[in-house]
Amino acid sequence: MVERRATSAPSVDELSRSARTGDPGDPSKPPCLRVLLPLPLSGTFSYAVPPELALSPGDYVTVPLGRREVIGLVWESPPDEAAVPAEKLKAVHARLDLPPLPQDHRRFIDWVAGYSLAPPGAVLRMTLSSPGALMPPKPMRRVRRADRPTPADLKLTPARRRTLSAAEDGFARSQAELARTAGVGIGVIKGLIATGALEELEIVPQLPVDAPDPNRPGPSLSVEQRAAADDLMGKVANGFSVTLLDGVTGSGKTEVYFEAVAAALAAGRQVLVLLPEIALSAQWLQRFARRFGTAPVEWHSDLKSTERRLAWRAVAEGRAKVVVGARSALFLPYSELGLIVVDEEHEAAFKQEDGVIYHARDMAVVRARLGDFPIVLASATPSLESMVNAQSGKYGEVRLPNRHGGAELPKVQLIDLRRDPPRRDPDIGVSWLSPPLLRAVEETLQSGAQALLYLNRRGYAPLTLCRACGHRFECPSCSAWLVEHRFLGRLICHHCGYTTRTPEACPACGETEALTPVGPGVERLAEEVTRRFPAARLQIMSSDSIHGPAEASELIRRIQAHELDIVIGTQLAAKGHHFPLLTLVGVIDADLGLKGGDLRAGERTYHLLHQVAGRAGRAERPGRVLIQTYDPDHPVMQALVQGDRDRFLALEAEQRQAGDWPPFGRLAALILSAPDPDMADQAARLVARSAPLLQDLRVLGPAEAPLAVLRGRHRRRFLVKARRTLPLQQVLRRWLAELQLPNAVRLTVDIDPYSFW
DNA sequence: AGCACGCCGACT
DNA sequence: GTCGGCGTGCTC
Repeated sequence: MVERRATSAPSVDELSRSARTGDPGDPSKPPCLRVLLPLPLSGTFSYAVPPELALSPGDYVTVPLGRREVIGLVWESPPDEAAVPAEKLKAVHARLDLPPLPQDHRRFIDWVAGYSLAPPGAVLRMTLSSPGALMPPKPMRRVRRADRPTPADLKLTPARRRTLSAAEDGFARSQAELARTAGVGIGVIKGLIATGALEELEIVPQLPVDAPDPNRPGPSLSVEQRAAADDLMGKVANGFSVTLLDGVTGSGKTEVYFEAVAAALAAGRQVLVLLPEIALSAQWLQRFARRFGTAPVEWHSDLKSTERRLAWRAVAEGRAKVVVGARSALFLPYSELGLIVVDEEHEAAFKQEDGVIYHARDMAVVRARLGDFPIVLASATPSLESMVNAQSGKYGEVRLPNRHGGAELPKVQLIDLRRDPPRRDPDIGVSWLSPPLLRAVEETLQSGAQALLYLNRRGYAPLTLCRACGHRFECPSCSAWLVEHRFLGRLICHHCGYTTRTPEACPACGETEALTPVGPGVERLAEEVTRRFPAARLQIMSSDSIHGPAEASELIRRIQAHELDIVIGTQLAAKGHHFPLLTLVGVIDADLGLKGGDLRAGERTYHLLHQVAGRAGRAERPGRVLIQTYDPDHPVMQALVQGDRDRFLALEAEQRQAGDWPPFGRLAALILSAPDPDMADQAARLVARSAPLLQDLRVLGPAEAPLAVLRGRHRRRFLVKARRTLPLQQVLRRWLAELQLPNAVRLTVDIDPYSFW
């Protein structure tokens, strides 16, 4: 998303200065103001204000645009406002009956736009994310027995008698429903309304939100938890602050930050809790309900449109006191936001990768600063960014170093695959489980406990190859292999979703017996486990086997009820759930995430493996974690064995600092894409040639990324590395504004990139 | 992002 | 001869 106009980002001061709109200087001209439209246009549009409308920044209005009508927001005028020719000027239609968007939120939109190099309208679109919610809600029409006595002259036919007795209870129903229960036609109902025996009323649908009760007695906290909670509560209603809540798995982080939530609620403010994957948070919701006596308002991508609309309005009207949501919940129009909690703050899922590209954790910190309220970042394995900020004193820090109830941390051991490779067995075929891991699974099953085998690879095999001619199945529109999903009988591209039936014969040479799977996926691992442990009850846990919160909680229930002995899972299985009988975690391929030159590969692998290790042995039973690796000396593996997170992060930080990588230096990715490779190369040369020559800036590339073709578009990538002191966005805007790229070429800017495709 | 205008292929 | 494909350009 790139602005082609060379505008410099407005500073916060400029924005707050120009709050008044209109054109008071010249009485001959109609007053006009600026409106920000939720479209990817580069700036605001001017509209005339009809005399009967009194409008201020933040008001929702409908305006004509071309031949359609759109909703926009009255915006502060930019200081360099260029006059729009009077003949182009159209008038605002109407003001919508909604609470105005607060000024801190407007500044937030401008700030995010300036930072991410997205048009402000594209950011506004994320706030107006529920189209239907903005227009006046359509009232539902209902009928019920009239309050006054039945008119004496009413002709009581049998149908009318049945209708009135069905309505005797006084409840309001739809006409159709009443007609059905009374067994009459809709005409009878209308007739009774006309006589006055039934009355009509209109009900405006609203999200039923109970206020969470901050004064309910919370769970009893340990001395350590109490101190942490008091610390956080002290920050509420005390202006802006960032606090890293660094608590080991099982230390009761959630209960601790709930106390800060309670304090914000008691102060009459709204609270936002951001979670990386709302779909799997049934346990979180239960804990919330236990503490506050009611459910929070949920916000995530698979809400139905009615649910969205009602939730949006409840947030805007300040009736929703606590919102729990995925990253997009950050842009909801809170009327009185007073606290944000980002749970699992290290999660990469907070990074939005398309449309407006942003990191929800980082933008949440900005939201808190502009709104002048506290934010809490919680994690058992904080990101390097947050650790560095805590150590430098920029963020406050609250630590919970002990597991609640004194449960033991599981013992982590490495299996060196060079010494103990899986053995090929004539009855089993190819194997992925080394002898020590096999023994451990066997012992675990014999003791009546459960095992989790972790492999972060969906499907049966990541590559299918023809032994006869060497043909490899590749996606027709991405440079990626097709992954076999044997259960579905299909080959699937995990990048664009392309899918095709798994063929019987090689499409290149026609050979029928030569197609060979290469490498393991969870399905193939399940096949081996079934052959080796035929009596064990086994289930795969991946996004292919679980299609929503309901299926997820059902699977969790089955594990907890010991209806399963072995779970084979992708990273979906790594997330925090308590499984009292799960005592063994086996990591099949610990080196998988370390390949590819990703800046955060080490950190991410550490987070994931630490998290999945935390599934083992949470109750009285001691847990055991076995990690299969070809590189046991790798710092990530050593950190896991020694349980020395801080030393690992310190080492990572040292390396990043030496290379001026984030968070010490700044990074942006420029991604060019074009329908054919020549055009992509040509555009890349143009971008490279116009790159600014600056002391504190290095441009790396263009590189043909591993995914050189994605969804049929050929991609080239630059990495732009800058010193922290360099105004990176400003430099990028100037650079890219001058480019004359062909229309078919798309240029995307990703500030602080996390994915390195 | 919509929506219209505009210029080249297979249909009644 | 028209319906319709989506490339291009504009919206205060």
